[in-house]
Amino acid sequence: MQRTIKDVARHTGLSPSTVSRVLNRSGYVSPDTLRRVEEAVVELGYRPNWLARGLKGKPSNLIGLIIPDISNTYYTAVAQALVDALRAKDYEAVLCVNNEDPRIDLHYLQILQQKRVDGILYAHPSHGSNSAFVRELALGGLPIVELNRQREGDLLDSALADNRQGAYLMTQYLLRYGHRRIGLILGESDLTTGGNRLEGYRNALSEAEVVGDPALVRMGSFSRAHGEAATRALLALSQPPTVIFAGSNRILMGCLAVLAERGLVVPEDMSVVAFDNSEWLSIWRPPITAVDVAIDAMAGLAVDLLLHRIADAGAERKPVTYLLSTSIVERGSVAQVAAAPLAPASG
Amino acid sequence: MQRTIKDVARHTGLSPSTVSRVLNRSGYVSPDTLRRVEEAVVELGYRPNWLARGLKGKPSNLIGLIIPDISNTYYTAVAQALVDALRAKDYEAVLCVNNEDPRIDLHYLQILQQKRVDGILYAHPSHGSNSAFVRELALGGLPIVELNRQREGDLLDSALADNRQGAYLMTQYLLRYGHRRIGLILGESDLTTGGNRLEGYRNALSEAEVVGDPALVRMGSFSRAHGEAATRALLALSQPPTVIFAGSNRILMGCLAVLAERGLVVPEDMSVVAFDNSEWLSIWRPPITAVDVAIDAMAGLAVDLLLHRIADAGAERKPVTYLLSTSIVERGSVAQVAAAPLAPASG
DNA sequence: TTGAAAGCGATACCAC
DNA sequence: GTGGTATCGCTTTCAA
Repeated sequence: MQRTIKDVARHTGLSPSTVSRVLNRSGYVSPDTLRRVEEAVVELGYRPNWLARGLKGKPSNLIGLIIPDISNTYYTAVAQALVDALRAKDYEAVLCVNNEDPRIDLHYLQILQQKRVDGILYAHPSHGSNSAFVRELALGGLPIVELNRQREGDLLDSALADNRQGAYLMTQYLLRYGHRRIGLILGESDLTTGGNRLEGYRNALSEAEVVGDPALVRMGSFSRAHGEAATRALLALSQPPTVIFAGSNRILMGCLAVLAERGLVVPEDMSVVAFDNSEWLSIWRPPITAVDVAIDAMAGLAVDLLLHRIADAGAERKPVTYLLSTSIVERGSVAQVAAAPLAPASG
Repeated sequence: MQRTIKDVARHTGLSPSTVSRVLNRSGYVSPDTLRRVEEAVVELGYRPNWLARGLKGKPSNLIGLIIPDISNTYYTAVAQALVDALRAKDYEAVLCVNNEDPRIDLHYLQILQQKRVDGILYAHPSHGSNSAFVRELALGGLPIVELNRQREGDLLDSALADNRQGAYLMTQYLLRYGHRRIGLILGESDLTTGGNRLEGYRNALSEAEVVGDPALVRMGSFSRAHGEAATRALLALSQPPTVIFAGSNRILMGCLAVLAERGLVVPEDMSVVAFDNSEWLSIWRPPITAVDVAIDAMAGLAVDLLLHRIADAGAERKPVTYLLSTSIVERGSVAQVAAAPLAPASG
């Protein structure tokens, strides 16, 4: 069995209370006692039982991390950054992958509550909603920070990419390259990652006084399958777009697969850009221009927000939303097309 | 605050013991009592405190998952499969990413011990070794299953890909296509994923009575950087290989990047194959032929092994090693080269 | 500066 | 069938 605080107490001839005081650096302890306890700890290989500690209302230093999909390189990068940020603060993550399924999501929310995690980093599933339970948890005092997708902005802190800005910037960029018919493939419009990107796209178009063609916008899901279907649909238009803006790396995969299948060459036959940056985009031929989200910054902020909430548990604070600015990583997948430039071309 | 078993007891006019009995379905309880308790549980929104339960020696239903790198699509797929397999058995994973750093690895091992996880799924870092501590934990009764990489086969159960067979099959396949100079890029040779793949390669060559050229084998690390460096080295040989066998998806990225940079076309100028299958390999142009590891099966077995160990805690059992057979996913990245076939070509 | 004792939430043994 | 009661490992008053 594991050593307990009693073993250490016996070994040093002290009481459990004193040992505890040393371990927690709380209260007065004589230098000699301190030394003796520390020696005994090493000698016995004692390691405190976190469960018992947690029972006394101490934090578990466990954070629930709920993400929709871990085979998606975007969430993978998010998870990596979060785990690193958490470790730096001596927290660990309980990994919960809801597979975009609200029932699995609910299951995990309940489990995390039972496991007494100190807080939850939450990217909700794309459809269905456990809003009621999430709010109940939050109101019950469990800090929850929304990640990447926002639904309870009135109640919870959030750390999100500025999707509107990202799509806006990219659309402007494409306009500068002469593109006027910009195909946009996105996922669910009721997700902030769907709705806000659509807004950004529309804003850029209308600012440039380009009339948007509804047929060029294909909402669906952030999946490879939708990327394929939507690309086929765009190609089948009597007036196809000159560029396809893929709304996620999954969608991009579907898009590229269909273009390859049709023997279309990027960017000569069709320009392609994407939301979300991934390692393989840079070695693709041609390398794919993409909207880059500052994932590390997002993770850092999300963790900070959460730990602050945990620290001043009781305090009433207005929910905060951090919007992380995005940038365009320019590569070689956009061709200049013949059209009167709206503004001096930037490159 | 959270509801406790006492709240439920008070609410029903029963004792905590009885409520506990209902909750655990242990001992005799009258139908009426059962109903009353269940109603109260729902009404009060009571949810058992796992910490307190764990303190009484009950399992935490938490499994530590230590993997070296979560931005690698291979480990991502492994993690996904494991989390799904665990959830099916009502376990959750504490995600620990050691970034191939033995010190972070040790930190996590200690944390997991403190957090009283029921077991650990362990892919050790590529260098350095916490062997002593791992063995101490295992001997102390904490079930640990080695995953993907094996180092303590004499003591721990393991679930691994049959790396020897995978490399062997792929090398045979390349030989059938007439290749005689097969460049092999691998990571650390003291990893099972390095050493065993090398063996498989060599076995296939010697069986075919092809004399291996040591200059064609580049051991290093399973990183993109090594993939790049090794590819450059191979291309610089006075007699370069006709095919490059990339020992992981990371290495493959480096390899493809260098080939692109040199303007070499796959497979006309250079054939390319890889160990580890990834989604993007299938949409690459040309799609890349690869050794596929049955990751879902591996995850399932690893979880089974671990849960069995947990179930019959005390029982002495010989350590078991599961070797998962691999297969070749044939795509379009290998060209036939002029050489006397060793056997009838298969495709 | 240290120790005794209560208690966190749940379980399990033993009476009743 | 059900209710006390001790207990798990640790923290935390409160006395000494």
